[in-house]
Amino acid sequence: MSKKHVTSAEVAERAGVSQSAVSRTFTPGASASKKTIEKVRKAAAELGYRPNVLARAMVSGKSRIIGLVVAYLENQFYPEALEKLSNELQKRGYHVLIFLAEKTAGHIDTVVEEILDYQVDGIIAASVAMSSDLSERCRAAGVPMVLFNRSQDDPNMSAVTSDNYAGGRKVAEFLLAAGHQKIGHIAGWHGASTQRDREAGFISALAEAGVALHSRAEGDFILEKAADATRKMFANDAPEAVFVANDHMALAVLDTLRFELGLKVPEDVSVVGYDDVPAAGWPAYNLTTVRQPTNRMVANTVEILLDQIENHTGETRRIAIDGPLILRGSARIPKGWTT
Amino acid sequence: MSKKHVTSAEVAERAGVSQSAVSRTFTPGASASKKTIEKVRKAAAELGYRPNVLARAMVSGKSRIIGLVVAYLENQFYPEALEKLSNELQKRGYHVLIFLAEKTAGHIDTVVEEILDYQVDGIIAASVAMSSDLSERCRAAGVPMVLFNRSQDDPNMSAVTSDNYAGGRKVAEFLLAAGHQKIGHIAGWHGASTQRDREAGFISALAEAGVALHSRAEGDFILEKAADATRKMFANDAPEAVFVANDHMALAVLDTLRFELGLKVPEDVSVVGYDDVPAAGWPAYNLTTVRQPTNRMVANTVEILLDQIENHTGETRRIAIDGPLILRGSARIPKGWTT
DNA sequence: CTGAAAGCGCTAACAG
DNA sequence: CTGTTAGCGCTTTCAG
Repeated sequence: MSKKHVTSAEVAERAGVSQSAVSRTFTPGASASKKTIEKVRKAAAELGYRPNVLARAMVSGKSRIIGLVVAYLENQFYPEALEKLSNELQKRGYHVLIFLAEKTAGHIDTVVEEILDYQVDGIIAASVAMSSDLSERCRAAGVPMVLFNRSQDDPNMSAVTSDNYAGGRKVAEFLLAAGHQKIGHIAGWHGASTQRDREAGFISALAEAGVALHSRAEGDFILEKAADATRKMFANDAPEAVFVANDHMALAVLDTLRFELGLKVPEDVSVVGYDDVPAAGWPAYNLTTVRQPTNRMVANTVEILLDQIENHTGETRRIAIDGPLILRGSARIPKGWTT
Repeated sequence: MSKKHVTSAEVAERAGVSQSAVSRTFTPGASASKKTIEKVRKAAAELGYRPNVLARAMVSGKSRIIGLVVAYLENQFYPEALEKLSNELQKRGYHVLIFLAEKTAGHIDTVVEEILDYQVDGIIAASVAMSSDLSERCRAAGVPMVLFNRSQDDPNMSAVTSDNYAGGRKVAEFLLAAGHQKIGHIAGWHGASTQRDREAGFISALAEAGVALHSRAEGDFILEKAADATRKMFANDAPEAVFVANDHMALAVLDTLRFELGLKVPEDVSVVGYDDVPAAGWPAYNLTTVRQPTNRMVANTVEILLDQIENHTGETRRIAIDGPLILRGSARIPKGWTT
């Protein structure tokens, strides 16, 4: 049977110093003489000692664990975000405890409680709606939280998104400039702020040009539903162009249009998505879309969260970062169009 | 400023019992009278008390945290696996601390050390090669580890994979039955056991039919490299059929074949992949592939790991689960072919 | 069944 | 700079 763990006390004994000396050599801001540090390091190496993070967390009150809540890993946008978030956090000395939120509403409450049980230093909630009860709960526990790719009216909840409203407008302007008049929208889940903002921006720009939405159907951010929505929308009086609320659904829309309805894109219909997930750039889809500036969103999210954790300045911030329209082949390009 | 945490002592005081009584009501196997439990529960609810998992971990020695190492989140196979793994673990009362392994060899060592620092109860390494040093390190720390979708010769390392050798054979038999003779293989990273096993099975079945591999190129499990490999392979004396080591690369192969080389699939060339990721079933790709039985792989992985954690029976197991060939449109189907 | 007491491994004052 | 002394919040003997 192997010994489960080398303790700082054992290292201390071997190095001929006090246990606190050991602690100090492994604590960033502590002061110890070169000599001591060296002796300790040597003994530690020989014994294979590493500080127990959990014990450290208990006494210091900081676990250096960030709870991350995610929902739709099927949507390529999220694995990518998760990876970047985790890397950025890791770089700053934090680690990610991951929690998958069931689509079930109310389940999220349980999840947050569980997260809190782990004494996380902070929470990042990606694509999840937080009741103000929950945010209150976290505040009471002294655990800062920031929303990623979702925003809320709650004034003391930090949130980072792309500028979805502006993005929606860009799509409308682009479609209009291409001469489309009969324009449809396949919406995602209405409960998501991203959906609401994208659509609002889209509609408003359309309205400014005196154009009303030709047709609308809901895809709920789910592949099959998006396919259904497409069938319904194109059953009669089909639109000339469609803005799909995210790329994930847009891929299904494209497939349905081409392989089921036998339509040509963009000859028969222009399609524009949102997110710029990897697959959007693959030749088979070649989807024109609005890019979410993931890197900057991640950087900001981490920045805000760590600032809140480390400086305890409760200042909440809500950021919406502008993302560019990426021109590809799924939508007719207006003559002389430039970004 | 809000109070950071309600302690069991506070609950005890309010409930008029000892602190140990509180601990007992929240400890599964403990004994306490109905009366006590009720009083404690009530007080706990009023105060919003929840046991501190970290403190519990410290004294009990079990953190109920599983360290999960993943590498290629871009490959749809992994987000899916991650989700299932996490859900299964959550169901059993464990949570996942995620670590993204850089492709960098040697970096994995650092990662494992970090994982160990968190006193995890076990480790699941997905798509990562473990040096026997590392596995030794974990054993010394008393932390069981099981490999997911990767296998190793190390006899005391548990591993769960699909039956890659058999899968490779199936592809060969299928292609041969369709009458193909000039058959190529686009390989993944040679360091992966999955790659080696799939190719070995493939080659062996080919050999039994007296057929030698017509051409071979390496894609390293990376999209761009797979595209390059395709270009090279089809530059002259193109094969009639290609077995691509995983779906992730196969998607790029398909795109390159169709949109760059102008070939028709499966008329000009049959393509078969491996994994059956979601995108393989999307109409744009419609890829014939060998399905990895993810659910069963996950179930077995969790089963083995928890068995090792909870029963401390060091019995290591290596499992290879058979997966079916999924017939779709990217490869010519032999006349009268049945599974 | 229940309270008192002893730590888990570590950091953070506190005197020297 | 360094050792000593308290705990962090909880589980777990050990006597009752």
